[in-house]
Amino acid sequence: MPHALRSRRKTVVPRRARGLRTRTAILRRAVDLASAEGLEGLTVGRLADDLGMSKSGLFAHFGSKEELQLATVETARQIFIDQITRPALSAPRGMPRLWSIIDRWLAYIEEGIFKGGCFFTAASFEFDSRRGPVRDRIVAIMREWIGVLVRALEQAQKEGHIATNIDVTHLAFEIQSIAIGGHWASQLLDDPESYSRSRAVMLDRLRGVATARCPSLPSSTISAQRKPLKTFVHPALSNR
Amino acid sequence: MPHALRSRRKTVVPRRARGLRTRTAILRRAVDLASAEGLEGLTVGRLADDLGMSKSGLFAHFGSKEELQLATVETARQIFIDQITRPALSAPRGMPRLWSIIDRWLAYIEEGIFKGGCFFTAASFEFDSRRGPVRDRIVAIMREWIGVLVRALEQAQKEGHIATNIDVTHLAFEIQSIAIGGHWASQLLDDPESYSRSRAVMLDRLRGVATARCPSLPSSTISAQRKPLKTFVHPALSNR
DNA sequence: ATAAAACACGAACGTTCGTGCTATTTAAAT
DNA sequence: ATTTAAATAGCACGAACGTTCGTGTTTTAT
Repeated sequence: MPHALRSRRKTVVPRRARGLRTRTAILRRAVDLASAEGLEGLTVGRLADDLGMSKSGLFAHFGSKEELQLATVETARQIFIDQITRPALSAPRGMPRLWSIIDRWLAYIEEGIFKGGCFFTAASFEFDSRRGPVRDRIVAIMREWIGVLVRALEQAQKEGHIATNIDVTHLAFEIQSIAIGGHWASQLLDDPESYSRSRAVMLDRLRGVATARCPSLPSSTISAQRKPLKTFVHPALSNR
Repeated sequence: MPHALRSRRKTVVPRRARGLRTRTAILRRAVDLASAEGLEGLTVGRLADDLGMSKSGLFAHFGSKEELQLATVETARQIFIDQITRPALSAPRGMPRLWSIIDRWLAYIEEGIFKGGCFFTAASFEFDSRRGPVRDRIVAIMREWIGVLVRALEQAQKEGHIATNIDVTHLAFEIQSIAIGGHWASQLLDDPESYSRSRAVMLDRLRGVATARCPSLPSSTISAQRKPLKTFVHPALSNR
């Protein structure tokens, strides 16, 4: 019965105050590190060094690397909710609330709360072809997020801010895509215009579907001036 | 002088026919594996086992893991060019050629040429916060790709297929974003509608900017029927 | 004050990774 | 058929990984 004996210790929940404090500190740092180096690149030793504690001491808080990853994902979700989803609820229903969600999302990455851009975008692509509880949790959270977008759009449609012939599923998909695209251009291409471009493109798109009754959207300020993306074209690909 | 002595062997170019054949076989398999498990998850031992040869025998073809990764990236680029960029050049300039590029791109992932979706999308996010030659090469290839899109768009504008007030940089960014979004929904959410949705959204977007002189775009067939994205909403996030 | 529980540490384990060295096989050249 | 270089295999290494264990230290409860 070697298989049955595989000991996957479950999370050790700390009872006392001190343990909980260090656990919180660990996870805060873990989210930051994981957003930059990935949930797998986040090693126990590296994290321990970073916090000036021993590998084993840190490890004891979680019992396994997988539990550490799961706890890190949960922490990132909580930060996301606190910074974006919940505050956006104070905006009036419909387009204002939708824009509040999008705007906060962009701002939260733009200001670099996490070093490596959006935690969940990075995690999505890191785990998109794996199996196990960590991937499952990420998938669930992403469905949750898409759900938030879709329902904000449906409300906006119900309030008469968005034309009725618009497919909100497609629009939610577009918004999410442009957000991910912003991450891509910023993190990979080091494009400083990236997020303002995302913002401008989304605004443009939303204006295109907005009705006359829709409260005014902010003006796309910086994005008015056109700046080309830096590109390079190999001679062999020249499609002139 | 321990640093200076670090021996980064350069690629060993095989002279004989057999060596070249196995090298080609290795790289073909490497691209496939890397698209699913990442360029880092692609280990020398795993790859060797997969091909029924020894670690050292395989390793000797490249001299270092980094060189193996670089060669793998180069192979993927060649496949991309052969399957998408070059054949699309046979389509007439302007919107037809642009759509040919996009359509081939979608088809090439849809049919699953690589197990893990688009090789470069995966590689982009895997290396977006690293340094070194591999990242640099990926960045260069992605700029190359964006360049292809931008210039196809410019041509379409010049041919009078796209309205002159459209910012082609923004539009190229949108197209790339939606493509990445398709990868995301397909690979992470296991959404079978993913790519047909991407196709429909892009078509919609292109119709929106097309002039009267623009040759007709294909009709978005399957996508006409609206299918909602599977989502899940946590009660605490209910923004009713 | 003392016992118990929680917390942290250091050393070590088994494994896997990339890499290097040396021997053997294979195929082309003579 | 013999020689010769390329191609592959075998084996071992050092480092890094997650993980375990025994022990010391701090905090809490009695």
